Amino acid sequence: MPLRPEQLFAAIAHPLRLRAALLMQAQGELCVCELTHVFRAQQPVVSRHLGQLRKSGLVTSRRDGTWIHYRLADDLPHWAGNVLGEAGAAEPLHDKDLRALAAMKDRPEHAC
Amino acid sequence: MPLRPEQLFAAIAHPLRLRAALLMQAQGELCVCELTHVFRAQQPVVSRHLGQLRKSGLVTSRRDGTWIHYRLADDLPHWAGNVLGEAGAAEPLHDKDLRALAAMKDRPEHAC
DNA sequence: TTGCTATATATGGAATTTGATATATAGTCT
DNA sequence: AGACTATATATCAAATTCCATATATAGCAA
Repeated sequence: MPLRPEQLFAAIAHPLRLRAALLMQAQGELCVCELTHVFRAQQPVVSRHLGQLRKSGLVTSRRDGTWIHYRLADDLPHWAGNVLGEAGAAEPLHDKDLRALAAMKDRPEHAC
Repeated sequence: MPLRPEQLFAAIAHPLRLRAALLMQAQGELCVCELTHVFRAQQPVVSRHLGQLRKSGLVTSRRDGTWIHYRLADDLPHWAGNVLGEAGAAEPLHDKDLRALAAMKDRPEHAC
Protein backbone atom coordinates (compact mmCIF):
# COMPACT_ATOMS: atom_id res chain seq x y z
CA MET A 1 0.00 0.00 0.00
CA PRO A 2 1.62 3.23 -1.12
CA LEU A 3 1.91 6.32 1.02
CA ARG A 4 -1.30 8.29 0.81
CA PRO A 5 -1.07 12.07 0.56
CA GLU A 6 -2.95 12.79 3.78
CA GLN A 7 -0.60 10.43 5.62
CA LEU A 8 2.43 12.34 4.44
CA PHE A 9 0.84 15.66 5.34
CA ALA A 10 -0.09 14.46 8.83
CA ALA A 11 3.46 13.21 9.29
CA ILE A 12 4.99 16.61 8.49
CA ALA A 13 2.28 18.72 10.12
CA HIS A 14 4.47 19.17 13.21
CA PRO A 15 7.42 21.58 12.97
CA LEU A 16 9.90 19.19 14.53
CA ARG A 17 8.93 16.34 12.24
CA LEU A 18 8.95 18.57 9.17
CA ARG A 19 12.39 19.98 9.97
CA ALA A 20 13.72 16.49 10.70
CA ALA A 21 12.45 15.16 7.37
CA LEU A 22 13.92 18.15 5.54
CA LEU A 23 17.30 17.61 7.20
CA MET A 24 17.25 13.95 6.17
CA GLN A 25 16.41 14.88 2.61
CA ALA A 26 19.33 17.30 2.54
CA GLN A 27 21.87 15.28 4.52
CA GLY A 28 20.92 11.62 4.26
CA GLU A 29 21.25 9.62 7.45
CA LEU A 30 21.02 11.38 10.80
CA CYS A 31 21.05 10.01 14.32
CA VAL A 32 18.83 11.00 17.20
CA CYS A 33 21.58 12.86 19.00
CA GLU A 34 22.19 15.08 15.96
CA LEU A 35 18.53 16.03 15.69
CA THR A 36 18.30 16.54 19.44
CA HIS A 37 21.22 18.95 19.20
CA VAL A 38 19.96 20.88 16.19
CA PHE A 39 16.45 21.31 17.57
CA ARG A 40 17.58 21.90 21.16
CA ALA A 41 14.83 19.50 22.17
CA GLN A 42 14.66 16.77 24.75
CA GLN A 43 15.68 13.32 23.63
CA PRO A 44 12.35 11.55 24.38
CA VAL A 45 10.49 14.15 22.38
CA VAL A 46 12.74 13.70 19.35
CA SER A 47 12.60 9.95 19.69
CA ARG A 48 8.85 9.84 19.79
CA HIS A 49 8.47 12.13 16.77
CA LEU A 50 10.92 9.97 14.84
CA GLY A 51 8.85 6.96 15.82
CA GLN A 52 5.83 8.66 14.28
CA LEU A 53 7.74 9.34 11.08
CA ARG A 54 8.81 5.71 10.92
CA LYS A 55 5.29 4.47 11.64
CA SER A 56 3.94 6.61 8.81
CA GLY A 57 6.43 5.04 6.40
CA LEU A 58 8.27 8.28 5.70
CA VAL A 59 11.58 7.20 7.24
CA THR A 60 13.48 4.05 8.11
CA SER A 61 16.04 3.46 10.84
CA ARG A 62 19.26 1.47 11.02
CA ARG A 63 21.13 0.54 14.17
CA ASP A 64 24.88 1.10 14.18
CA GLY A 65 26.30 0.22 17.57
CA THR A 66 24.85 2.59 20.10
CA TRP A 67 23.48 4.95 17.51
CA ILE A 68 20.36 4.61 15.43
CA HIS A 69 20.43 6.39 12.08
CA TYR A 70 17.26 7.63 10.44
CA ARG A 71 16.85 8.38 6.76
CA LEU A 72 14.01 8.95 4.29
CA ALA A 73 12.42 5.69 3.19
CA ASP A 74 14.15 4.16 0.17
CA ASP A 75 10.83 3.64 -1.60
CA LEU A 76 9.52 7.14 -0.93
CA PRO A 77 7.31 8.15 -3.88
CA HIS A 78 8.67 10.81 -6.17
CA TRP A 79 5.77 13.18 -5.47
CA ALA A 80 6.55 13.01 -1.74
CA GLY A 81 10.13 14.07 -2.40
CA ASN A 82 8.81 16.96 -4.46
CA VAL A 83 6.54 18.02 -1.60
CA LEU A 84 9.50 18.02 0.77
CA GLY A 85 11.46 20.04 -1.75
CA GLU A 86 8.76 22.70 -1.85
CA ALA A 87 8.56 22.73 1.94
CA GLY A 88 12.32 23.03 2.30
CA ALA A 89 12.32 26.24 0.29
CA ALA A 90 9.42 27.61 2.33
CA GLU A 91 10.47 26.56 5.84
CA PRO A 92 12.29 29.54 7.35
CA LEU A 93 14.23 27.47 9.87
CA HIS A 94 15.66 25.04 7.36
CA ASP A 95 18.83 26.93 6.52
CA LYS A 96 19.41 27.59 10.19
CA ASP A 97 19.05 23.90 10.93
CA LEU A 98 21.55 23.02 8.20
CA ARG A 99 24.08 25.42 9.65
CA ALA A 100 23.51 24.17 13.20
CA LEU A 101 24.08 20.63 12.02
CA ALA A 102 27.25 21.52 10.17
CA ALA A 103 28.57 23.35 13.23
CA MET A 104 27.88 20.45 15.60
CA LYS A 105 30.93 18.92 17.25
CA ASP A 106 31.52 15.19 17.83
CA ARG A 107 29.00 14.00 15.28
CA PRO A 108 28.90 10.22 14.82
CA GLU A 109 30.28 9.03 11.48
CA HIS A 110 31.85 12.44 11.03
CA ALA A 111 35.14 11.90 12.88
CA CYS A 112 37.41 11.79 9.83
CA MET B 1 2.54 36.53 8.47
CA PRO B 2 2.81 34.14 5.55
CA LEU B 3 1.44 30.63 5.58
CA ARG B 4 3.92 28.36 7.31
CA PRO B 5 4.54 24.92 5.82
CA GLU B 6 3.35 22.97 8.86
CA GLN B 7 0.13 24.99 8.85
CA LEU B 8 -0.60 24.02 5.26
CA PHE B 9 0.22 20.38 5.97
CA ALA B 10 -2.03 20.28 9.03
CA ALA B 11 -4.81 21.85 6.96
CA ILE B 12 -4.65 19.15 4.29
CA ALA B 13 -3.87 16.26 6.63
CA HIS B 14 -7.53 15.22 6.56
CA PRO B 15 -8.85 13.45 3.43
CA LEU B 16 -11.95 15.62 3.15
CA ARG B 17 -10.01 18.86 3.50
CA LEU B 18 -7.35 17.70 1.05
CA ARG B 19 -9.92 16.64 -1.55
CA ALA B 20 -11.82 19.90 -1.09
CA ALA B 21 -8.68 21.97 -1.60
CA LEU B 22 -7.78 19.93 -4.70
CA LEU B 23 -11.24 20.45 -6.17
CA MET B 24 -10.97 24.20 -5.57
CA GLN B 25 -7.58 24.29 -7.25
CA ALA B 26 -9.02 22.47 -10.26
CA GLN B 27 -12.42 24.17 -10.47
CA GLY B 28 -12.16 27.54 -8.78
CA GLU B 29 -15.09 28.46 -6.58
CA LEU B 30 -17.26 25.76 -5.06
CA CYS B 31 -20.17 25.97 -2.65
CA VAL B 32 -20.83 23.84 0.38
CA CYS B 33 -23.65 21.94 -1.29
CA GLU B 34 -21.38 20.86 -4.13
CA LEU B 35 -18.74 19.52 -1.79
CA THR B 36 -21.36 17.85 0.37
CA HIS B 37 -22.67 16.09 -2.71
CA VAL B 38 -19.29 15.02 -4.07
CA PHE B 39 -18.07 13.67 -0.74
CA ARG B 40 -21.44 12.18 0.25
CA ALA B 41 -20.83 13.72 3.68
CA GLN B 42 -23.10 15.47 6.13
CA GLN B 43 -23.41 19.21 5.77
CA PRO B 44 -22.14 20.16 9.25
CA VAL B 45 -19.05 18.02 8.72
CA VAL B 46 -18.24 19.72 5.43
CA SER B 47 -18.98 23.13 6.87
CA ARG B 48 -16.72 22.60 9.84
CA HIS B 49 -13.82 21.35 7.70
CA LEU B 50 -14.20 24.34 5.40
CA GLY B 51 -14.09 26.54 8.47
CA GLN B 52 -10.77 24.97 9.40
CA LEU B 53 -9.42 25.60 5.91
CA ARG B 54 -10.52 29.22 6.12
CA LYS B 55 -9.04 29.63 9.59
CA SER B 56 -5.72 28.29 8.36
CA GLY B 57 -5.69 30.85 5.56
CA LEU B 58 -5.82 28.32 2.76
CA VAL B 59 -9.24 29.37 1.45
CA THR B 60 -11.57 32.34 1.47
CA SER B 61 -15.34 32.46 1.21
CA ARG B 62 -17.81 34.75 -0.53
CA ARG B 63 -21.52 34.93 0.10
CA ASP B 64 -23.81 34.97 -2.92
CA GLY B 65 -27.42 34.96 -1.83
CA THR B 66 -28.09 31.75 -0.03
CA TRP B 67 -24.89 30.10 -1.15
CA ILE B 68 -21.40 30.60 0.15
CA HIS B 69 -18.63 29.96 -2.34
CA TYR B 70 -15.18 28.85 -1.23
CA ARG B 71 -11.99 29.18 -3.22
CA LEU B 72 -8.26 28.98 -2.64
CA ALA B 73 -6.89 32.14 -1.04
CA ASP B 74 -5.90 34.76 -3.59
CA ASP B 75 -2.54 35.29 -1.89
CA LEU B 76 -1.72 31.61 -1.59
CA PRO B 77 2.06 31.22 -1.88
CA HIS B 78 3.36 29.64 -5.05
CA TRP B 79 5.00 26.79 -3.17
CA ALA B 80 1.65 25.90 -1.59
CA GLY B 81 0.06 25.64 -5.02
CA ASN B 82 2.88 23.36 -6.08
CA VAL B 83 2.30 21.14 -3.04
CA LEU B 84 -1.37 20.85 -3.96
CA GLY B 85 -0.37 20.03 -7.52
CA GLU B 86 1.80 17.16 -6.34
CA ALA B 87 -0.96 15.94 -4.04
CA GLY B 88 -3.55 16.10 -6.80
CA ALA B 89 -1.56 13.70 -8.92
CA ALA B 90 -1.08 11.36 -5.97
CA GLU B 91 -4.58 11.42 -4.47
CA PRO B 92 -6.42 8.40 -5.92
CA LEU B 93 -9.89 9.89 -5.34
CA HIS B 94 -9.22 13.17 -7.10
CA ASP B 95 -10.29 12.10 -10.58
CA LYS B 96 -13.39 10.46 -9.16
CA ASP B 97 -14.25 13.66 -7.32
CA LEU B 98 -13.87 15.69 -10.51
CA ARG B 99 -16.22 13.37 -12.35
CA ALA B 100 -18.75 13.36 -9.51
CA LEU B 101 -18.74 17.15 -9.53
CA ALA B 102 -19.19 17.33 -13.29
CA ALA B 103 -22.08 14.89 -13.10
CA MET B 104 -23.87 16.79 -10.35
CA LYS B 105 -27.29 18.19 -11.25
CA ASP B 106 -28.65 21.59 -10.23
CA ARG B 107 -25.31 23.12 -9.40
CA PRO B 108 -25.45 26.80 -8.42
CA GLU B 109 -23.98 29.14 -11.01
CA HIS B 110 -24.11 26.30 -13.51
CA ALA B 111 -27.64 26.66 -14.81
CA CYS B 112 -26.74 27.92 -18.27
C1' DT C 1 -45.42 37.32 8.72
C1' DT C 2 -44.59 31.98 7.52
C1' DG C 3 -42.01 28.62 5.37
C1' DC C 4 -38.10 26.88 2.88
C1' DT C 5 -33.13 26.44 1.67
C1' DA C 6 -28.21 26.89 2.55
C1' DT C 7 -24.91 27.27 5.84
C1' DA C 8 -22.86 27.87 10.43
C1' DT C 9 -22.32 26.84 15.16
C1' DA C 10 -22.99 24.57 19.67
C1' DT C 11 -22.72 20.42 22.43
C1' DG C 12 -21.10 16.01 23.94
C1' DG C 13 -18.10 12.21 23.88
C1' DA C 14 -14.36 9.21 21.99
C1' DA C 15 -9.91 9.20 20.18
C1' DT C 16 -5.60 11.33 19.25
C1' DT C 17 -1.65 14.51 20.00
C1' DT C 18 1.69 16.65 22.71
C1' DG C 19 5.39 17.74 26.28
C1' DA C 20 7.29 16.57 30.70
C1' DT C 21 8.98 13.14 33.45
C1' DA C 22 10.44 8.76 34.70
C1' DT C 23 11.98 4.36 33.46
C1' DA C 24 13.48 0.63 30.40
C1' DT C 25 16.35 -1.34 26.75
C1' DA C 26 20.43 -2.06 24.12
C1' DG C 27 25.17 -1.52 23.15
C1' DT C 28 30.05 -0.38 24.56
C1' DC C 29 33.86 -0.25 27.64
C1' DT C 30 36.58 -1.50 31.59
C1' DA D 1 30.08 -8.33 36.25
C1' DG D 2 29.30 -2.82 36.65
C1' DA D 3 29.30 1.81 34.69
C1' DC D 4 28.23 4.64 30.99
C1' DT D 5 25.99 6.20 26.56
C1' DA D 6 22.27 6.33 23.14
C1' DT D 7 17.72 5.48 22.34
C1' DA D 8 13.04 3.80 23.24
C1' DT D 9 8.94 3.46 25.87
C1' DA D 10 5.53 4.21 29.68
C1' DT D 11 2.67 7.36 32.18
C1' DC D 12 0.06 11.46 33.04
C1' DA D 13 -2.44 15.54 32.07
C1' DA D 14 -3.72 19.26 28.90
C1' DA D 15 -5.08 20.34 24.47
C1' DT D 16 -6.83 19.19 20.11
C1' DT D 17 -9.45 16.55 16.54
C1' DC D 18 -13.26 14.25 14.92
C1' DC D 19 -18.13 12.70 14.14
C1' DA D 20 -22.96 12.91 15.29
C1' DT D 21 -26.70 15.45 16.61
C1' DA D 22 -29.21 19.39 17.49
C1' DT D 23 -29.93 24.14 16.91
C1' DA D 24 -29.09 28.75 15.12
C1' DT D 25 -28.49 32.16 11.41
C1' DA D 26 -29.13 34.25 6.98
C1' DG D 27 -31.37 34.88 2.68
C1' DC D 28 -35.30 34.15 -0.40
C1' DA D 29 -40.11 33.60 -1.66
C1' DA D 30 -45.00 33.42 -1.06
